[in-house]
Formats: sequence, C-alpha cells, structure tokens
Amino acid sequence: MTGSYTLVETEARVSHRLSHMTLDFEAMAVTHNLFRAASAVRNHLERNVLSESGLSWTAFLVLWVTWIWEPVETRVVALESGISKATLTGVLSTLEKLEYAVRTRSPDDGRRVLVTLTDKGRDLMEDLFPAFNLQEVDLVSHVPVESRTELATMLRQLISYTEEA
Amino acid sequence: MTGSYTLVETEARVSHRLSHMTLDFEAMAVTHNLFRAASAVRNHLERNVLSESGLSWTAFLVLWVTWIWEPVETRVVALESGISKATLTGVLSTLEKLEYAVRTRSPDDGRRVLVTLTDKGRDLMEDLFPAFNLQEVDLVSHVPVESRTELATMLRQLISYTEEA
DNA sequence: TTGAGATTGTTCGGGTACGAATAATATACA
DNA sequence: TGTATATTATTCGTACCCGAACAATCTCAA
Repeated sequence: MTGSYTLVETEARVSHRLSHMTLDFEAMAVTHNLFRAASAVRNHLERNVLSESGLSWTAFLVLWVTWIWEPVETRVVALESGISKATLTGVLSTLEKLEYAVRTRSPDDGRRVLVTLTDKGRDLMEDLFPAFNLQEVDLVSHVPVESRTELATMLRQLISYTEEA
Repeated sequence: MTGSYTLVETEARVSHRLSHMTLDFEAMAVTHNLFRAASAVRNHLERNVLSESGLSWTAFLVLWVTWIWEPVETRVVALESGISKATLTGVLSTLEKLEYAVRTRSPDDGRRVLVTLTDKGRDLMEDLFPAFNLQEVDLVSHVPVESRTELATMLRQLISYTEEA
C-alpha cells in the first residue's frame, strides 16, 4: 500500500486534468477497479499457490478447463480460458513439456486437436485445486457474505456485454 | 457465445469432478468471473479504442498514470499500473520510441528516474481519454445504475485483501 | 569518512499474449 | 469429380510479463 495513491486522490487529480471534459466517473471507477482487482488477485494466487508447482496463471487455467471437460477441443479450451488460439498453442506446448497434458488428433476431423490430461496432470489438479480454492476463500473474505453472489452476477453482466455480436 | 459452456453446465461438471472435495463454489465463481470479465473488457477496449492508435492496454495504462501524476517516479507508475518495474522498463522504451513519453534522471536522487509526457503524448490523451470513457459507459450498461457504486466498492474490497502484509 | 545495508532501474531468460499469414483438412455446390 | 469456400491449429513477428541477478546510488551509523 505504501506509496500508492488513494481513490479519492486519483479522482481529484483526474477531475483537475479533465475539468473541461464530460466524463462518467462511475464507469471509470468500475473498469479501473476491475483491472486492479484482477491483477492483484492473479499475482496473489500465482505467488501463493501456483509458484510452487511452476505453473503460470494461464497454464493453470488451461489445465483446469481440460480437467473439467476432457477430452476437449483446443478451440473450446481457448474460448473457455479467455485466450486466443495462438496463445493456447504455446501454453499447450509448455504443458506437454511438463508432461501434464497431451494433444491428440481428432479421428473424426483431421483439423481438430483434442486435449487430455496425463495421470501426472490429474494428480496435480487433485492437489492443487483444493489449495487454490482455500486461497480464493481468503481473497473474498473482505466482501460481505451476503454480497458475494451479487458480485459474481454483476461481473457476469459485464461479460455479457462483450459477448454481444 | 457459440460453443462456450454456461455457468450451470460448468458448475455441474465441476461438482462431478470434485464430489469428494469440500469447496466454496461462491468464492470460485467470484474469481472465475473476475478474470473472465477483466480479460473480456480489456480485449474489447483494445479492439475498439486502442488499436487505432497502436497502443497496447498496458502502454495506455502507463500513459494514463503519467498523464495524471507527471512528473512521476517510475516506481510509482509501476505500482499504480499494477505491473512490475521490469515490465515498466520495456513499456517505457516503447513509449519513448513512439515519442509519447520521456525519461529524466532525478536531480535529487541519482537512482530515480522521472517520467513525463511529450506534447504529442498529451495531445493523444486529450483525444483518447474521452473515447475510452465512452466505451466504458457502454460496457457497464448491463449493470443496473443503482448497483455500479456497490460493484466498484466490492472490487476495492478484493484489492484491499491483497494489500495486507 | 568509510563501509554495510537499503533502494532504485535495468538486464536477462523464459513464458505468455495477440493479429496476421499459412498449411492442412473438410464442406458445398457445380 | 472437381474446385471454390470455410474452418481448424500452427507459425511468425512483436510486445508484454515476471522474478532474479545486477550495477548504480543513497543513507546512516561507527
């Protein structure tokens, strides 16, 4: 916290810089906090849970999606993980090198590639996932219990906008 | 949206995989949606506002922080932007190459480096920022007006946890 | 005043991250 | 049957992203 500016300081300063513009500060605060929260939470989880197993956030996410849906097409993994297929190609190569996942050509359609976990990958997730969830519980501890569902709902409303054609 | 699984489908599948574990699904939904929202919103803004000026999300963020606080130490810029100082070094080099910002050695302390915008950089922000905010307004349009402040507040509560020693 | 310890920005190595171009495969229609 | 069109995963080029190691600079006590 040391050295960082408060929300009030920032808003005062922004108003000063932008006094001649018409702006929606509430919308600004939402997106701003959304990114601060996402990157803060991500860094926290990477340091406290993932670093021990040498997994990046994205690698874990891909592993998780595969764990839930395997065997699953890479197209779906990319979509569910929120990354591009170009990025996924690299991450899958990493996971194959670490022997957590394998690629298989689809028998029905030669263009498609299916992803599955190795036994080693499944073992890892069995260990990692509960530890991960424990940290998630800690993270939301400052948000009142009765508001958490609403928070998840509002976040989904943000997602739904970007999914419109 | 095509091809992606719904929340209900995912939760059903996760429960099946994890029936023998004790998990907090609400905490899971919050972090999961937090990241989906952040990456969706980020990609949306990069495509609809930033791509025209050849700026990445992070480059814009750094430019924005500098615009508000200049002249400002790189240490503070990194903190406020939520990136590491190693990353900032690269981004600042990009911004200097594009002639949007400049580095200056601090006269008081030889270790410190101060960042300021060029006139070109300030002109860019004068144009870009209102366009950016317009998109932000669109993005929160699916979240009821009366809930937006609360959303921003809850996101700050998430941030506050990670800031504890 | 000198030297141990702290602070700061950069470099380095490895892993994401994206859009655009590409190659391989499948589909549709003539 | 063949050929245009569509869909898929990969490659390519460039930029971001971090922790760790590093060199430069400052601080402060002996």
